[in-house]
Amino acid sequence: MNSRSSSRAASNAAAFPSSSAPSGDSRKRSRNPPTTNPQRPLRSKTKAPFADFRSYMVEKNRKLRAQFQADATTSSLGAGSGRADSGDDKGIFHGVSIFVDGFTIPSSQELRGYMLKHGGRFENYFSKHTVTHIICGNLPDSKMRNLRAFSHGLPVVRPQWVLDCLAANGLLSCAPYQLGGLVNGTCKQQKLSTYFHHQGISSCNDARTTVNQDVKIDVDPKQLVLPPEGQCFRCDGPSGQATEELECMKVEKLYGEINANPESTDLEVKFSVPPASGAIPSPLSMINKSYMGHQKIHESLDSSVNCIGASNQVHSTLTDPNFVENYFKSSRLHFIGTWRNRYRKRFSNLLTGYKSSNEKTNCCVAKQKASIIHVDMDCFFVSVIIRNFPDLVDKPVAVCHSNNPRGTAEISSANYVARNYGVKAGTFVRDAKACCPHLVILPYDFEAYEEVAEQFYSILHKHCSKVQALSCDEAFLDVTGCDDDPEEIASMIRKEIEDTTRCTASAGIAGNLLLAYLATRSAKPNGQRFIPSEKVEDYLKDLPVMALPGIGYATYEKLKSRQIQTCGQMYMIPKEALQKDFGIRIGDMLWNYCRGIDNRTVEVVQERKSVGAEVNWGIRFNNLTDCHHFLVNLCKEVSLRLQGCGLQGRAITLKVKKRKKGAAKPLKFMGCGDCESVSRSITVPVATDNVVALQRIAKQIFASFHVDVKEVRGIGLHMTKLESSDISRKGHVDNALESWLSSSTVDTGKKSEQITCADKQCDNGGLPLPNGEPQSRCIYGSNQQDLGKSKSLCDSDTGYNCLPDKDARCCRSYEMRASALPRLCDLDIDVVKDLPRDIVLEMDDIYEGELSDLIRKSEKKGSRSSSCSSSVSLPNEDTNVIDGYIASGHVDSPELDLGAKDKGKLPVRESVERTCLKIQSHNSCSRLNELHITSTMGPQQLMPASLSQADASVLEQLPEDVKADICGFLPVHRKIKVCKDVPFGFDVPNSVKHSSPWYTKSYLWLGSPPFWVEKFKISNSYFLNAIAMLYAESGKDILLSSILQSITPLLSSVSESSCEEYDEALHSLHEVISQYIVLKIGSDVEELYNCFCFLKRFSTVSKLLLRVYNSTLPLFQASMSEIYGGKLRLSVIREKPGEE
DNA sequence: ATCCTCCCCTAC
DNA sequence: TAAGGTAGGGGAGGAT
Ligand SMILES: Nc1ccn([C@H]2C[C@H](O)[C@@H](COP(=O)(O)OP(=O)(O)OP(=O)(O)O)O2)c(=O)n1
Ligand SMILES: [Mg+2]
Ligand SMILES: [Mg+2]
Repeated sequence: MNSRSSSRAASNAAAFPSSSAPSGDSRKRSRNPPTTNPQRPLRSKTKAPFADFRSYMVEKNRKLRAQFQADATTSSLGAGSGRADSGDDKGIFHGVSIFVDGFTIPSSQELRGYMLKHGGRFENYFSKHTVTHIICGNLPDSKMRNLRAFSHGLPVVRPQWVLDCLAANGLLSCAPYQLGGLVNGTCKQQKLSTYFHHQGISSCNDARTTVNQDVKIDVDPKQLVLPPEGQCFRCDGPSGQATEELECMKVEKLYGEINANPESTDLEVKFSVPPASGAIPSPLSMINKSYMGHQKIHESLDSSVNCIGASNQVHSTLTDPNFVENYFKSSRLHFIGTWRNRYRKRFSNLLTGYKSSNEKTNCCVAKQKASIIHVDMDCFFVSVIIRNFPDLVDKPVAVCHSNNPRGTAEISSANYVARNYGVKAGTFVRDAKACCPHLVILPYDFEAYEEVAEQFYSILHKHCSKVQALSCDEAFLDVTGCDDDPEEIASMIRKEIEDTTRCTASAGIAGNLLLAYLATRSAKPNGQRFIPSEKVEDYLKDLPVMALPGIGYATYEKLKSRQIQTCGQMYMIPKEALQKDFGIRIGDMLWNYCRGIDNRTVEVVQERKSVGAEVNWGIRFNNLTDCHHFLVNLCKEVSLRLQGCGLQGRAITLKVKKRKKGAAKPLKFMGCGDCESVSRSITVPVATDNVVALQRIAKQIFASFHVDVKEVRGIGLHMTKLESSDISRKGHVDNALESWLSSSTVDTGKKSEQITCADKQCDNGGLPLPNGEPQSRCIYGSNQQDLGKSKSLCDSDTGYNCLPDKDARCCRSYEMRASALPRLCDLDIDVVKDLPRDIVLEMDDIYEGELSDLIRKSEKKGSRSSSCSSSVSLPNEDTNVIDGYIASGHVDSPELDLGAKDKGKLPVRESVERTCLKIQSHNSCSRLNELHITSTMGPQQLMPASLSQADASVLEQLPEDVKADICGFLPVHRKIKVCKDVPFGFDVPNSVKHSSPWYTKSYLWLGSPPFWVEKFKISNSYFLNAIAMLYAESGKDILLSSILQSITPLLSSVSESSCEEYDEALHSLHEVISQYIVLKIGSDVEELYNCFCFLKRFSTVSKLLLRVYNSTLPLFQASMSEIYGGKLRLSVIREKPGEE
């Protein structure tokens, strides 16, 4: 709506200069008429302050719970199989689920840790359904009252309770620790008057000198479509002349606290009434308290013990180490952007059974004309809040974070009175105040929006089974074939919505989605409208093109430049012309829409194609460390979201907004301003939700942008190429498969720990804290406390990084599990039949018995379903490369252990290996195709092109022999470049990093031909000589796997070699392959896998190759684990006695 | 032709 | 002060 609002202006007579429209600060138009009117801030709040945004995030809770459990798993792994608690198997806090409100000592992270260790749960967001105890250090009086009201009787307990329970090693009664007496009657809380005073002053001072001269009322072509028919606008409540006393009482009642401070009396409540008239505190004060006040209040209360010293300003990455989370808590766009996901979960039961319905609907359509209803709540965010202010219904009201008449906070929603003044979503509050000096600003209440949306959809689903959710306040219903009259259905629905929610909705009824949508627009507010097909042409004739969905500011401008402003005008343009100017699809859409044609159908379920998180506000960095810290948090966010919906992705896209050269200060406070944005994606061969993998890749991409971190204004991370996080392997069936597989190997706890260590480094951005820099420069981990905190974060992070929670995956809905398996037709039935019976049964369960049907059929017919054939030449025994991958994220899988103690079981393992491979063949094929593409992008982007980018000073510190090696191989013309001090951005797995920089581990692969070729040529080993020759003959850039594939004829030379030559060959091949792993692990796992398959194949004829295989496999697997969170089904080969 | 990546545009 | 997100559609242009 932002960009659109500018064009709305343009569409009106009062258009602002078009030059300012796509102004640098593109997200926002640049018009900013200042204005005034002393606006007495109202003080208000409708709900418990502590609950604010948190409780609505049911989904997030669930995700976090999953993480928590993963943490718990990790920690119990770390502590052996047992737990810290004595006696009680389930832990001290079994059954306890805490929510930590605000600042506490110990910190919420520590409390989380205690819960984790001792069987309890930790909720990141409050929900009366999941939380058993609210842990709270201290609270101001008013908050306490609200807290009581909304804590649903849950005990609000001081953190000491947790500590004492731990000390007592048992669950103590929380009664003595309950908060209540503690804060009652104290006057410690911040006086609201302070806030009001500020507001009052700024409004009063801000005189009217500059007012109005260019304040224009925009008429929104998307809003005022046509004169509405049959709409009825109702004005509830007393007729606008409410007395101040009344208002005061109301507010007092609502908030249970009224500030008697005389200062507050200068606050204006009644907009149209002069300042003296009223004393209603601003609702904004509640924003201050409930959304951002927490920290301040706690800090002032706990200043004596507060060692963190966090800044009061928690509104940028400069000051808030937890910015991602805090920002999202208050972001309206985040709320509406993530709403759909919560809806999916909340109504998943009702969304099942509806497949993407094209054919189905088409049959219906063929039979009879479709009947579509579009329902949309009227000025949703305002309506919900205004329920508590009945006297404001006929006043101009908007929802906004700020009431500052000079501020750049955005209006989220404005009621229809305010809209008449030109106030609308996206307007800066200062512009809104300029347009409408009496505008009343109300605060957000996300929890209430969530609640009303739920009621809204419950009603819709009650009346109609085909509901497509468009947003939290808007849906399409397909009532085709319903007996009742669509208009009556709409009417009933609207009535029930109003009765239930005390908010009004409008509805449009028509023959397709487009017309229903448009009808709603002209019915608003609180009306409904039916557009019969014979009226369509009339309706569209003069409709501004901007009113059509899909036509926003840019398209509008483009059309305008072609003299097309109404649908009637567009009607005259041939389809071909539109397609030429706007592209095939968009041209087609334009042509159809201006005729009222819309072939879309109501889709109850929509498959998700991407998952991402983005922040473009408050982003300011002073150093790379802070930037990395932010990136890490963003990765955590995305990882959690992926896990929360059971998805993993293979393509990771990083988007960075960078201040444009010469760009002015952003129009919007802490905004991104005029930016150029870059994005780059990397596709990995294995879908992942692993936070470590994400972090590594995100950092790599970020480095490849070579941006000055001080110029960064926005960062986004998105996952695409999504796959279900494959329950067949990781959850349900996987449990059986996995345990069957693991029976042949031993536990890998040790390895997990190793990875844990690596992660800790990673969480610090993989960098040591800058020693030379003043500590204050780096806001994260800059003092003891923070270090401690970040360590505990690390611990818990690794938990969920490495051990995705199986329970969370198992509890996903049935259809998700089903879709996680390959399609039935892609199964190789012969292979399935070879599986252990319990596994087949489990699979059959998921396929609802169809699998056993298929098996029976195949036994009758002897037929096989086809499986994909690989396009790659691969070793025979592994028909499909990717199939070798096991689920990412499974550190606890057996593959990592290279001890291979159960040697006797190897053949069994191999058969299983192959069996599993074929089961996965469907997925694998599609992946294979892409692998070839992605492997071409390979490491070039990630690696320095040559040693020229290596840091000479680091080079200097290399062991002498390594240095000699490198320099010996360097062509003369490159030797100079080595000294160039250019940083690089490739991050090598910690497990392979050890002490030396990465390039000492892959220098053999630098150059063309790679240095190892030269080395092999001059080697004493004939075998190595031959390999070098082979490489030379094969041409440039041949893959190592191709060389290995053709290596057998050369093997004869090995048997004739001396001991020294043999050792040299072994050592050299080990080095070359090790470095190849380092080089390729981030870009071409398939190639590495191929190499190992060939080594494995030829290990039967060459002990040398067997040893090379065994000696390099650990590095490969460890690197796989670290980067992709999983290992390959490759294991060490037992060396049989015998001579080479 | 058909895929890909990197954008831009749109909606709430 | 203030919380400019999220996801889908699609076009341009390059690679195959
Ligand atoms: N730029 C925007 C657009 C919308 N919203 C939020 C506030 C709205 O209340 C809600 C629903 O969006 P609508 O487009 O349905 O707008 P309203 O419901 O507010 O008004 P209308 O009566 O036109 O539907 O989404 C927002 O915060 N910012
Ligand atoms: Mg609405
Ligand atoms: Mg809406």
